[in-house]
Amino acid sequence: MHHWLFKSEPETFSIDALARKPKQITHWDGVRNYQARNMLRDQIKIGDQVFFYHSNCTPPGIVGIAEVVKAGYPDSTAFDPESKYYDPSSSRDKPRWFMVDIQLVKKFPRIITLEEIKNQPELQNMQVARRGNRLSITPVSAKEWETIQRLAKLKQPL
DNA sequence: GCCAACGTTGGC
DNA sequence: GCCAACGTTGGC
Repeated sequence: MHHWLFKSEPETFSIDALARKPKQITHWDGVRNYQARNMLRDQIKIGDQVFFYHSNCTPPGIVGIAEVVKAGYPDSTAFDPESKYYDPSSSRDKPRWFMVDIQLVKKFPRIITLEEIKNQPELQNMQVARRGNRLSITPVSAKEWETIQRLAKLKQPL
């Protein structure tokens, strides 16, 4: 079992929007970056755990946990000319883009902000904390996963 | 709103 | 295959 961090802009799709979905499940569609695509297609499996991260907002940070309930399959928004994620170079025969389905596990009682992550010595190497990181999907180590969960149980940021 | 970092595109 | 130009991401 592996751990991941998925970024989402809350104005586009927040953890509360996920909570309102039927069965609290959503397609993680619209990823149009090859590195992230490869993870969606090849590495992210059913049962993997995901930190839900709010980006491009104040403050950015991890707001909860979701679980992968369906492994990589072709992203159908790429086939839809009406979609803003439409990509004519992706076909059903040869799909270029992939998505997974995730289900909400829980929303944290408080946000673990990017600032708090950066201040935590054990989390110095988290990819999301690295300067210039733009990947919307990144792997999280088991140790990082546990550290974040421990922080989430504290009432106050450290 | 600014801008650094980074990915993609396309001319050559 | 190089690399300048351009577009996007996302923290601040």
